Amino acid sequence: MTETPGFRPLYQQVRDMFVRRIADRSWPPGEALPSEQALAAELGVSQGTVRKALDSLATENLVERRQGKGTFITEVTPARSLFKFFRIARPGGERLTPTSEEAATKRRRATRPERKALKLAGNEYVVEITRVRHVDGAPAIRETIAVPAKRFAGLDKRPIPNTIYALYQSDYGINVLSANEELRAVAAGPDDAKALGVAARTPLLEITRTAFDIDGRPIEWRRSRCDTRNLVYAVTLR
Amino acid sequence: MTETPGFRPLYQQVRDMFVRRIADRSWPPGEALPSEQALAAELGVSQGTVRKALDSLATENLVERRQGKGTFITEVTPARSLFKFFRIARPGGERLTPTSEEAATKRRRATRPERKALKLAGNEYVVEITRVRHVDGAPAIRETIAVPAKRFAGLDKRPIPNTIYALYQSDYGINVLSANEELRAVAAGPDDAKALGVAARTPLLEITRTAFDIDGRPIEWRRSRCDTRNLVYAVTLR
DNA sequence: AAGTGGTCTAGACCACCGA
DNA sequence: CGGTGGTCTAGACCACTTT
Repeated sequence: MTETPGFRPLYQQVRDMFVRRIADRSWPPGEALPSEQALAAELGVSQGTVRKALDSLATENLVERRQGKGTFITEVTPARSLFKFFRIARPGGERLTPTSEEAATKRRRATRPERKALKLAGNEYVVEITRVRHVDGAPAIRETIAVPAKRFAGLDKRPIPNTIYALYQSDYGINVLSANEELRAVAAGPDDAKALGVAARTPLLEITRTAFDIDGRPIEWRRSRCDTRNLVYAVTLR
Repeated sequence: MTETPGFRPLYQQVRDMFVRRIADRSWPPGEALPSEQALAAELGVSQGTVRKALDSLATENLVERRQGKGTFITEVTPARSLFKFFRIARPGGERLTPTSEEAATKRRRATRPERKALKLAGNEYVVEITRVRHVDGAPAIRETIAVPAKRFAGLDKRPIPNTIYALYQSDYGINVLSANEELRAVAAGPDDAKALGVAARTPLLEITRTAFDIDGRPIEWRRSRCDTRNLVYAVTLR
């Protein structure tokens, strides 16, 4: 076997196998994995190879390692899911906890940008969630969320919690792992002005997000408009 | 020796030593490091320990590893320094290469936000660079850059290239490794409107950046205002 | 004390690069 | 071909957690 083309390191093959088990929930969130030794024995590789695979999963936040205890499938707790993707902060960097109120849900056909972002066919349905989020008791963010109706059956007839990604995981078995956001400055329209309590034409920060699951499939499209007179969107570049 | 308090893994001590050598330029940018075997022999540790240290430097982009060739101190090339921190893109994600024109430099006392961000005393000087950056031939970004004058002697009497971080490295020995950015939406003032060719009060995306060197010291404060009618600021969240 | 992940070592072999 | 980093193994010991 001198063939080089299809070469793939052992630890990556092991890694792929673990990802599959997590994705199909044979290892459900919060569960402790077998020990490295046990996994190594099961797969017939060395402990070091299992470790390399688990380390790479840990850097992606798919698992958590706790010395002396074991390795655990990452669970989406409300606090974590909030801070992982919520980039709004006070100028200077202080973290914020928004509240969510007035959420309204609806089932309707996808719009064009939603079809494109969510890779939906022409006449498919989405569940739309609209809400205003408050910071320090004042309205600050107005957002519209759209998810494919076929993967979120009944979501339109259910109360919406503040941290919606925990709901995706607990009730629909969907893990939001990554997201792309595009930011631009726009002028507040009449509806924005009323919802956020600002003058019409006030500059707002518009954030358009597409969120992806463990398999890289688009799960959610979201557009938020933020009053950034007292808030900022904070980014760390490395 | 049952003491646990001052425990620090060997590979991290090795890593720290390498960082020091890079920071004080005993290993200048672009240079190939000794091989892992040679470093291991020099330090009296195993090759695996050296490897772990180098791997961690590689994930921070302090060094680059090239299989079959060696490990090299990362050099700030114009293209790289541009794309590492330049987050403006076309809607949909396509990368952009801006040009920079009309750069003007000035030496003056630091303003209050600059003193705070750059940790300067009350009456210290900065070099200010103002310029308008173009995309597709049209003005798109107006920015003001301030750096501590004492670390950038003569910068105010020198032409400013498009990719300024390559200049920081080559002429001042300063590596910009990370940066914080805060974004908000603002209304274009008269100067913005004129420089960018937009109507007054047009919503602009304002980006305030503080950049840091290898030792975590603030190196640069920068404020950019972008016309986002045809552009976006793109972020990937993991 | 027992079990987990974390560190460290030593050595073998593989893939990649350039002469 | 020789030298580099990349992978894989096997085993020892350390630090952390729970029993």
